[in-house]
Amino acid sequence: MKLATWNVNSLGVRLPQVLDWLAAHQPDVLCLQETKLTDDKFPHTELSSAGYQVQWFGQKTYNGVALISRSAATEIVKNIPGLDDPQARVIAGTVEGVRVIGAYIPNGQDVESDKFIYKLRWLTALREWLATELAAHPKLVLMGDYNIAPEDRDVHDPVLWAGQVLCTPEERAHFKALIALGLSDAFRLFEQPPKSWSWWDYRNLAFRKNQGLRIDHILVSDSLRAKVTACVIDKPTRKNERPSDHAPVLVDLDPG
DNA sequence: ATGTCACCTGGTAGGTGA
Repeated sequence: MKLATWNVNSLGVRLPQVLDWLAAHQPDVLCLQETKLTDDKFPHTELSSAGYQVQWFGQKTYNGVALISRSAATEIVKNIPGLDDPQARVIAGTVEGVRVIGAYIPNGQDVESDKFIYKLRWLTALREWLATELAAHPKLVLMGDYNIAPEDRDVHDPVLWAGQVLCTPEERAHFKALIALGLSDAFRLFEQPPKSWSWWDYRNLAFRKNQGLRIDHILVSDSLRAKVTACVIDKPTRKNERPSDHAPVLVDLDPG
């Protein structure tokens, strides 16, 4: 079973690339973030014609998530139950017995910003909900744009980024707290090339200079950990014409 | 430090968010 996550930075712009990518990689599940489409504008017909089931949850201009799967997803949940959140950031469903949660964790903008407070509160709510989800669904995958670089090795210039949003101790503590629920960062289950990033700023020729951060992650529950056979960042997709600023991340699960 | 992109409102740019 192949699962993937991709922050597409506007599905309206990136739909042709998503369709090409689905055809090329044939994932069983693809979670999208930053679709930036209201639900009435979601291109479900095109994705359905590509042979995929799709669940979506969006809003105008910002955020928006989707769960694309070969077989139908059940027990759909949109956003974190109990959290009063006007922003469309989570979509969850059960696919072939695996609980899949796609999340677009808030960026936080700046440590001095109200958006940073929102991010930290949001992460607390996510963790509390995850605890109940894990109890109900031992086979669980949490993937998406976390907007957190977990360690210095996930940052092209840790000195420049020290204490900045995406890299603060508070955010990293939240990431570790998610891990402590019984999850593993699938990417770190394997040997990986150094300087592996999932996001490169559009500005400053960052991709050309490979100045990026690893902020898109796939966390797998303890029950799935031993079944993970590979986890890679699809860097070539970031070289597309008119690319998203994020590359997809993929994980392979041994069936059975 | 700041060489971009996508979206909005309401324009023949400017603001916001990432």
